[in-house]
Amino acid sequence: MKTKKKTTIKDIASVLNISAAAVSKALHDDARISEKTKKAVKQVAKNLNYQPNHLASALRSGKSKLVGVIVPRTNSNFFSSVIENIEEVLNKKGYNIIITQSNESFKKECDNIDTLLYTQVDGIIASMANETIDLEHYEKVKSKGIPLILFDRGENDLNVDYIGIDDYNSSQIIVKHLVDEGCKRIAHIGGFKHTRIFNNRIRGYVDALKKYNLPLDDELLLESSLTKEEGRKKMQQLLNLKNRPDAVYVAGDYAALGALQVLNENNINMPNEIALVGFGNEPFTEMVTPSITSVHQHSADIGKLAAETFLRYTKEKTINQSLKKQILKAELIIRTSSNKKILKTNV
Amino acid sequence: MKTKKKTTIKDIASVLNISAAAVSKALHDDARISEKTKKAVKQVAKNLNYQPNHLASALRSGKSKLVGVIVPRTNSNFFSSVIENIEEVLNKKGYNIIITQSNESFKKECDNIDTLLYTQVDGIIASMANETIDLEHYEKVKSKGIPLILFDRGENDLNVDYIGIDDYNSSQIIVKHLVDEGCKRIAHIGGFKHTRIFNNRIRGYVDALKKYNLPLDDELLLESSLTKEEGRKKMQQLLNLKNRPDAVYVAGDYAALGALQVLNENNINMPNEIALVGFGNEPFTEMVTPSITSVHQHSADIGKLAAETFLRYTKEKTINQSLKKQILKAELIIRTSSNKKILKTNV
DNA sequence: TATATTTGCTTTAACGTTTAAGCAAATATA
DNA sequence: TATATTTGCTTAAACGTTAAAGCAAATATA
Repeated sequence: MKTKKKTTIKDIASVLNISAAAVSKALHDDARISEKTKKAVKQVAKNLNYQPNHLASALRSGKSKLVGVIVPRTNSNFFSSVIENIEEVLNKKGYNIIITQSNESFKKECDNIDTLLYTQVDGIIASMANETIDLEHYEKVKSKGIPLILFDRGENDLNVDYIGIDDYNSSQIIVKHLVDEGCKRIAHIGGFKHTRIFNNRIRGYVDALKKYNLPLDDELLLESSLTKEEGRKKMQQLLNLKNRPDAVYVAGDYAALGALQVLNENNINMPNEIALVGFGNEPFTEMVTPSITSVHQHSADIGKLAAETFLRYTKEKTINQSLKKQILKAELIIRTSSNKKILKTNV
Repeated sequence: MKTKKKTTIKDIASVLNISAAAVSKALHDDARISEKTKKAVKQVAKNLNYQPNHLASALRSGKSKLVGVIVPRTNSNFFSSVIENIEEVLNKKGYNIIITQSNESFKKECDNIDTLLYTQVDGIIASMANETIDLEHYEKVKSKGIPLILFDRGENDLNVDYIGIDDYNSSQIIVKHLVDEGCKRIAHIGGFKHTRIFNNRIRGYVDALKKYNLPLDDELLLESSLTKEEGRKKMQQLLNLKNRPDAVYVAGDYAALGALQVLNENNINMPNEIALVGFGNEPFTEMVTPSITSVHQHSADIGKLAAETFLRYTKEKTINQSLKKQILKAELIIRTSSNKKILKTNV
């Protein structure tokens, strides 16, 4: 025998000969229901294996208790860690998350937003695709009064909350580290300038070079999509220069991995001949040979802050967002690829 | 001005002076609505920026168009790839997925199922946590008539669909490969026997040893949770033996990575002194030194098959599941850690 | 021309819950 | 003792959609 029919609030009500409304209130510990009734209701609910229908309550209350999460991809450690922490914080408050991937595609990102809106999510936490320049789909979210929280890849123009690390400063720290290691010609394989975070990293790099009176050579500053393949290409390009760099700062770990492969294939000693620094602190950075110096982005904290920021909006009557940035300080994890172990003055 | 009020089917109806039901049918291309009305409805829907309310339709139709996915963790390449492909197949059919992680915890897995049932998912696609032995929570899913599809970590007793690779055969292929490489004392760092897939890998290993007349030494067969740390410990344990193995087959890549680290730290030559084989073909297996031979589990195919299997049930009136296994052949990717490049007869 | 069928809608009810409003009984206040 | 307040419920409506049933007008069939 299959139990097809699911038990509803009405079934409980008819067992106890009270109204469905009373049952609903009892289950929600309403003050106007006697303790006796509450106990009875809960007991019957248990006996009948009652499972509240989320759809019905969501429809009625206008709150779906679902939060949409949009990431460029899940199989990066950074994003999966952010997601894990968003989930942890939100689950505790009775929210579930719907994860969608844009695969760095603008079109997919628009579709994702449509599906999330259609699913009636109570909020959206997103990190933008590389391709995204037009922001109309995000404006649509805002105009519906749904809280929108951006992390990592954000955009000031949207005037919503943003959680991320200080990219500009990270570049400064990296350049300082390379200068400390004695590097004089530091190249940068960056992301696309139109993405704010990559632009910030580029600006930080340029300004730091100026600060240390290092040459700002155009052929040492490259833009790319930061895939492993692009990392290989750009590294090869740098090796083809008459005047090679003695350090390469890559704005993403996967591209840094590609660069590392090319350097290894060309038997170029890291860090002595060329020092290498990545970005993101993906787990593989410490598995490869040599291990890659990289920037830890505090993914766990970013996830938690994003979730908590959303939760704050759930307590408000009307959503009125404005640009509120929560910037975390990134951490440079120094590994073999840039650690010359030369005698340094401990400043 | 904020557009607080969302447009509903009724708004469209009143604009066109027709009934809400007619609008609903027009939007669903019902045969009994004239082309003229359909066009008009769709036009007005567009003008008013109408977004269907998923909750309402789900409540009414009894179909949420949501599918729950439970994985032990998302930051493994295998699982994130499976998820990606489930999503791709299901999105095309108008389904969204809710991803939850059990973190290998039985308790969390039970909670996940409760939340998914509460969210009224139309189906659940799951891979079981390491800890899970009791299957009552899965039985609950079945008894509600919700299609349940298991992949990778499944359980025959549940009598539902299962998609996975042939673990027994994979072990056989691995042992054959190691024998071909000239190994005579092959150890196995396996998962826990109570998990069916790991038990199958162990059985495959044992039977293959018999087949090749190799000694079946108890101290060469270890059970573990297959984390990186456990891999380190078990490898150390094997190195402490008076009679060391000349090959180690590890049932998971992370544990294999731990083993590799210990071998490198002890300056043991791979593959000549000890050959190493992992399982899962995680991306890092080809990044580390030496690169690790591993088993590719066809994650993309598993994801697609799981999704398609679910979709088949959506076409049926009553859900009547039974044990239906879809077993894929795994593929051994031979890398440096086990490739001695000795002269071999090409059989 | 009379009847049957098809077309294109409308009306009504329902999905399971929550919420506002209401009301009698019990209790407190004056 | 009369009135006000509180307690513990009930009733009714609503959330936005869909599905069943129904019905008049248009078209087809005999």
